[in-house]
Amino acid sequence: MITKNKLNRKQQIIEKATELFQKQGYAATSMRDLASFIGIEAASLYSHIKSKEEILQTICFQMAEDFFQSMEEVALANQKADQKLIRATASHVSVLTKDLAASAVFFSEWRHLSEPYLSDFLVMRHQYENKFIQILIDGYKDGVFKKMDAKFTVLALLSSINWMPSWYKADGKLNPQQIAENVTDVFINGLKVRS
Amino acid sequence: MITKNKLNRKQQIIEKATELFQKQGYAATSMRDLASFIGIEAASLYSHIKSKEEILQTICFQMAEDFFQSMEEVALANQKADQKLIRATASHVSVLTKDLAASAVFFSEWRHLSEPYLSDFLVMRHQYENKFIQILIDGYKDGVFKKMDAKFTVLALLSSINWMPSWYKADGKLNPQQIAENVTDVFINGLKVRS
DNA sequence: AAATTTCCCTAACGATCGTTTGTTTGTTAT
DNA sequence: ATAACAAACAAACGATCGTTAGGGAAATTT
Repeated sequence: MITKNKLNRKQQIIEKATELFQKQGYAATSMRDLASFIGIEAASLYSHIKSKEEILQTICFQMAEDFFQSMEEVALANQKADQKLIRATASHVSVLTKDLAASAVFFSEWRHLSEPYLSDFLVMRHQYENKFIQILIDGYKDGVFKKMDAKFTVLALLSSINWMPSWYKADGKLNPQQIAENVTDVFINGLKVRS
Repeated sequence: MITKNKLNRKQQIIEKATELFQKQGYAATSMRDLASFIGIEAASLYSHIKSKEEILQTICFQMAEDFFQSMEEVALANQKADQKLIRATASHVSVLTKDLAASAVFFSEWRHLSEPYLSDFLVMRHQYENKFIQILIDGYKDGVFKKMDAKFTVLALLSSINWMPSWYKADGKLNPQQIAENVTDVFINGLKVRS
């Protein structure tokens, strides 16, 4: 099928670009780099994509969509705050580890988006963070969590997880689910032995 | 004095470059960008610096030196592991907040270093992380900390702090010292109320 | 078999990249 | 005053950037 091949090629371009964007950064990756990595000429890329930035937009907004979708299921659940935080974090890690390269690009290269995509992106990220913040605030109101700066704590939590794509190896000791469990356990219960 | 003016100009170039590298990224910042930001021509930069990358090297290795120096004092102290972790984190945050822009460049742009600087950089970072890891291992041996994956936990801790330059505002509610206290408190004691 | 379409090519566009060359300007030291 | 020097400049180097134009081969549709 014609259409299918074209879609496959476009998909391949995006996947290979994701790999290079992660390794070298968006700005430091040229269209000729990308083309030769795929095995074609740079000009040929433009039979499938409109521009270099379109690739970045596709990567970033696909990831954003995945993150939002995973959060929706969690928000609906009727649980205590600590359980909600565990589930939200697990969902987050699950999306993140499904495509580590795309996640790395998502977290590090979004600033190269041009307007209005940049503003859209920042609004979405802010909304997403707010869902986590709300879980912590609810947890404090219900007496589950200590008093704290919820926004600050969420940024710390998400930061510690979002850095993962830069060091996580799929063949390591911990699988994604265990990573999520470890992180949330540290944040909820702390490192200290309870006496 | 001639020499002093030259040093000042060089220092100014590095500071302005730090600002632009943080805002736009190293690869996306041109020497003409930098020159016009300072108010001179691009060619004039080369009276003071050898190359674009020399600027990045200066930023990265100056920060690395600062981090190492701050850790040395902590490592010598004779304290329990949890106190050591608090002090190490506080030192880390202190160095980090002394120049947020340089820290941001240090954490995000080091991959654009060429060899052998890149390898040197990675070795130093690894050594620095190991000092934190050792604190956690000692803490477990002494019964202060729970059993855990020390490397993983350190990466989570440092990640949550190192992300700070990208969102911290000097006029916020929390000063650097309070940030360090909050982070270490979460990591050591957790968010949950102790019953 | 003919017509159409898809996909990649070569060639090239203007813009911009980091950097070098050679020179001028203004200051400092003799 | 004059020699020496640092710091800036204009101009340009070759390389590379993202992208476009136009054509050819192969596959698909008519």
